[in-house]
Amino acid sequence: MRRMAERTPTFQPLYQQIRALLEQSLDAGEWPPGTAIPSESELARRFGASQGTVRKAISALASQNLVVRRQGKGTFVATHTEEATSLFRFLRIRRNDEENEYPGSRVLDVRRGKASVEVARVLELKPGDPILVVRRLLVYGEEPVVLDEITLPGALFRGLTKAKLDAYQGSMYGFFETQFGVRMVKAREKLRAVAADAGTAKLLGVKSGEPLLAVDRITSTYGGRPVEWRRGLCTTRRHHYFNEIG
Amino acid sequence: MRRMAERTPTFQPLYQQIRALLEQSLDAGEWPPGTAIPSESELARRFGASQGTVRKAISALASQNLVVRRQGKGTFVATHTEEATSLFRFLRIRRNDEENEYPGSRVLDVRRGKASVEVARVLELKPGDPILVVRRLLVYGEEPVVLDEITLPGALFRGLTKAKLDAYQGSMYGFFETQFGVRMVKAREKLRAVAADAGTAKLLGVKSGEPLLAVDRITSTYGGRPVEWRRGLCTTRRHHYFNEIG
DNA sequence: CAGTGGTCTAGACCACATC
DNA sequence: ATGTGGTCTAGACCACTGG
Repeated sequence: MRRMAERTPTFQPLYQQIRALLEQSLDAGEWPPGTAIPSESELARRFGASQGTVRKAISALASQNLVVRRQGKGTFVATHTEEATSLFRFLRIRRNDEENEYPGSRVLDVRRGKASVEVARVLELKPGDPILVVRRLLVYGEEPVVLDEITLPGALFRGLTKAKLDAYQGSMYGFFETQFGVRMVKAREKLRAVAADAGTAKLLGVKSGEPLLAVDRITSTYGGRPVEWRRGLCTTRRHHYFNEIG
Repeated sequence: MRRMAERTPTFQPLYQQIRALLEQSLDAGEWPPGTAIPSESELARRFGASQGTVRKAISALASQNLVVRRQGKGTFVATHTEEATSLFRFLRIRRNDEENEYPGSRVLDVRRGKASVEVARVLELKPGDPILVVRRLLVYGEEPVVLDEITLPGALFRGLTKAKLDAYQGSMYGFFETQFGVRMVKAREKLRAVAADAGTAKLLGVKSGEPLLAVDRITSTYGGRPVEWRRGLCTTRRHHYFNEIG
């Protein structure tokens, strides 16, 4: 690891290069989610840089929520299976009375299919590539609140079945991470208000035509590669979508 | 500026103390939005700390979007009157065709009133304190898309009139910042889907009962003090609310 | 106690903007 | 040429964790 040639138009500081290399290692699964990465001093030796430079690279990863630093213990690969805090990062629907309640997930069905032109564009596949479509309800207390339709590239989630989803305890992203080694890292969402169709209304226990929050999400893994397309329909009688602009 | 007594239970690192002092200076208007704050080396002298420590304090302010660093030029107090990038930070409604189009603002009316118990709670006032309520339309192209009802503490916005709002060129937060010295720094939003009532439907050019996106926002200035309560009703036929989860 | 990340310092040099 | 922020280093010491 040496500094880039001087005066190159594509100059990248050393700590950014190290950050990118570390992200590649995370992507390759060199250190699984939840485990510790090597200490700063060891990485400094490995990359031939000072500890301060490695620290800056790791800090960048931490601010991307790819790793979590814990003083006295080490730096750990972020995971969806712990971190109550990080769970609410991707779960934006809350009860109006502010309660920090985790919903349950009730899988309706898992279908296999082929990517339409639109799905292929979103998930960066070829039309006709195999896909999976999961439909599930998010249930707060006893109340169904969100109907999700989740489209996944078949190649990454080979062997996913409703039975396995039902058996897993924890969030769906925790399931993807532990069972398929696919870690969700970033998401872009578009929200709209729509009227409930008859089928959705019945599943959510609302009247047909009632306003629902439609949440379109494209979720990416390391390197910004899209690996999930999700459409959620949410009744907002006793719940809402929360966002913070910092 | 000296290090805190050792082993205090409320230990705060030096750079955090400096960060807090700088934020107080920003709050006090010592350096107005858009202007440069003193250089790192000068602040280091002023606080009796090393340049590296001051740099860390300023970096923290930059990641809060309170200041903007520009290599070779200096560090500038963030402002809503420039920064095309930062404008979209608080403006989440976009056209479906992704265009980066700024909407126009058409003020309907400005009313004076007294804080209800609910308004007082949200804006941390006493019930009965003077408030202002601005209603305005956001217009994309020729199309009205959002109806905003904006509640403000009267004490901070003395002298605000519809005429002055109409006269100002630029965003409303730019107006608040330049005319009243109130800079919006953070916002918490709750989104729901609701049915359009007759009056709203007419203003937005939709049918009564049509689903609308309801955006509730509480906006804060430095130190987290709430200074705006806003309720937006948005038609999402050709627009959507955008969010990124990083 | 040893090992981890966290803070703070001092200094050298680079990249960028302006004059 | 000068001044700004940005990078990188080396070293000392602090705070926290766990054996």
